[in-house]
Amino acid sequence: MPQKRKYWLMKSEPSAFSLDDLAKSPAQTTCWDGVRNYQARNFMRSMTVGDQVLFFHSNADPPAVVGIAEVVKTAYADPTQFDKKNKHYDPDSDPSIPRWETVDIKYVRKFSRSVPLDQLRKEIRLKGMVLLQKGSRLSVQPVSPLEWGHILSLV
DNA sequence: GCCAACGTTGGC
DNA sequence: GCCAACGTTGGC
Repeated sequence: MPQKRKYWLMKSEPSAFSLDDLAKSPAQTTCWDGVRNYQARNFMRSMTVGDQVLFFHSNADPPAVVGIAEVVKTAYADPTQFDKKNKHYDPDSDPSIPRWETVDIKYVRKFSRSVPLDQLRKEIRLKGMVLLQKGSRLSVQPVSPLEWGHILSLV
């Protein structure tokens, strides 16, 4: 039984990995590794192939939703947790029960006009967005179908 | 660069 | 189980 497509938002600092970087990646696909937050991991675990992702540039000027990606591979063990040289190495993660997971996402498109954070804040329909809640730092978060539709109407 | 908000760690 | 200390995130 095909599952219904779901919507998400993922944050990335463009100085580290931008949407353009994704577009230039082999097969325009990348492994979304390095996530070390349980809530974010759990959201990735619930993703299915075909889920749509808003690509958000954080720590950017301005912070903004810049385009769309999609999930092309469901959650699997994040290899960086076992790599001693990796910044995200986790010595406490047991390879037989990996603690951290990742998904693969693929570039879909870049908006001709990105939607800056302050514009999102002005939209009454988006008041409930996880992204806009005070102190919200989740780097992987759900987006409701209504929020998704409304954001796409802004680009 | 500042700093508020958050998540995690570890002593007790 | 509490909570202070610490490290990180990310807007500004």
